[in-house]
Amino acid sequence: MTEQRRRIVKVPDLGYEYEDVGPLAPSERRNYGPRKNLHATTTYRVRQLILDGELPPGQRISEHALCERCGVSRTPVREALKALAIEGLVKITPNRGATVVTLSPIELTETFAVMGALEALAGELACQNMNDGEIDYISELHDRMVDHYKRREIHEYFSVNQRIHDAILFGSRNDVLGAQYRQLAGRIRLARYQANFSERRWAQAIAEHKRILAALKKRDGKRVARLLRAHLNSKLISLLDVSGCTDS
Amino acid sequence: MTEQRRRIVKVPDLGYEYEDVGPLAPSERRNYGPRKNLHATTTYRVRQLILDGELPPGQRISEHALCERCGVSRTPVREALKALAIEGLVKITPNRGATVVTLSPIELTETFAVMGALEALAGELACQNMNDGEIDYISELHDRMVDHYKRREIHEYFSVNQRIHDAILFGSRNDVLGAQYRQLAGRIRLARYQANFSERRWAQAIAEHKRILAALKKRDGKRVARLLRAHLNSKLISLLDVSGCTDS
DNA sequence: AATCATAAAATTGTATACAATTTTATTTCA
DNA sequence: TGAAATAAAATTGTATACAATTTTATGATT
Repeated sequence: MTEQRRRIVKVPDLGYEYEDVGPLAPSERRNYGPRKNLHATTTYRVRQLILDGELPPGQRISEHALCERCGVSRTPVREALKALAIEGLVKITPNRGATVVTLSPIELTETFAVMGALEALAGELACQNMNDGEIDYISELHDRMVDHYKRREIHEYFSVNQRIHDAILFGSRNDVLGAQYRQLAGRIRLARYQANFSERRWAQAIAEHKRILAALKKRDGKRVARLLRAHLNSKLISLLDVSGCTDS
Repeated sequence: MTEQRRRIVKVPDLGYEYEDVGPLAPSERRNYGPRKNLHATTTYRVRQLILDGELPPGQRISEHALCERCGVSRTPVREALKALAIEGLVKITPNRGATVVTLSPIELTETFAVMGALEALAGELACQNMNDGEIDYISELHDRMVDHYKRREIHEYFSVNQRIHDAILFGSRNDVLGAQYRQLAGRIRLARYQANFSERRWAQAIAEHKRILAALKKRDGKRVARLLRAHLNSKLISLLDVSGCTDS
């Protein structure tokens, strides 16, 4: 590698000089085109890859591999990784790249404590701000969730469960709260793949949800707050035990 | 602009061809050197610029101007802006650049509600987890803060006040909580520059702090939580009134 | 063969070229 | 003159070149 190196040279008022090559063959064309906000798209896609478990916790993320997978250059990929690092889904070590975050039991416990406070606030505010239609809607969702529980349809159960929590969050009429909550919720979803599943825990979650709904109908904000906090706490306990978890 | 364009051409197994220019003059040297994590440094510096009010809320941030100011290229600047956007200090509009966030009264109110929940949790946990030395230390800080109040040394007052809140946060022994809190605290500091200052509010803040300290000494977690929440609330009220604010 | 030193490859960090947009300046026509 | 059309400039978005590191592979020495 001792041969003469070659460089671009800057020419005043003319920009830069290159070898003249005429029109490019299609295979040499760069990947330009109408703007589609690649970095946002990429951030979204990588987030999904992580939350769906395709990139499991602890996994190293090679920029190059992600570029291939998403069909974009390194620039948007790097911006996406940086964004996800702030969100707490990815950990970046200088000069050594990015890995999917693994939450230690301590971090998991800490996160749940914060989540508890946020969800309690959401419940309290929701009791004040939701209209009757919203409560009816949540009640409906609850019934459907119980049906899925009875039929042991776990995937559908999870889905409806999340919609209930989303509805409470929406009912709180506080977007900042929603954003903070969802951020932490993403991190917790990471842990789900480490945990198992238990019939007993599932039944417990259903019982807790029943109490929460009842308090919600009475618009007893303080009680909803307390129950939600307890609900999260029992979820944490089941996550920390190897025995397993159900509720989201 | 109809003249023939010139390009780089790719040569198999050889990389790229450039005009051969020999060694570069010093003025043409690129700004390379030992690694110092420019993007992290830049993020930090821009954050400070915003929090110190040098880039006021609503101000448009030109990438080019920031590059000049920080002496780096656009890459780290863009990464910094993206990171600050996630943090909520900056708002990025596609193809139209970044501006410093301005919090509307609604957003401010929402943020304070979340802050209240977080700080209440911090107080509660701190009562459980702090050792006696830490409480003594906070007590000391409190006395110093009161001194600054009596001498009307507002800058020093602010500084000590923040250290008290930091000590409580540390006492909670929950890093996730600390991170979330500080993130929101940054956004609130933005609003400070819109608000004024009132003697009455200052006195009120001191009185509230006195009660908080007393409850802290008794390790009455629930009461500390309630007082901190109320403290934040009265701060919000003073922020929303044009009349002004003091406490941080 | 095991260990250390060295070289090559892979990977990350930064700068800058070119593309696409938006903003500003200029010209044209009523 | 003023509004619309057009061109130029400025700004943002993406890709890629080169620099600096880290990781892996290779070779020398014992």
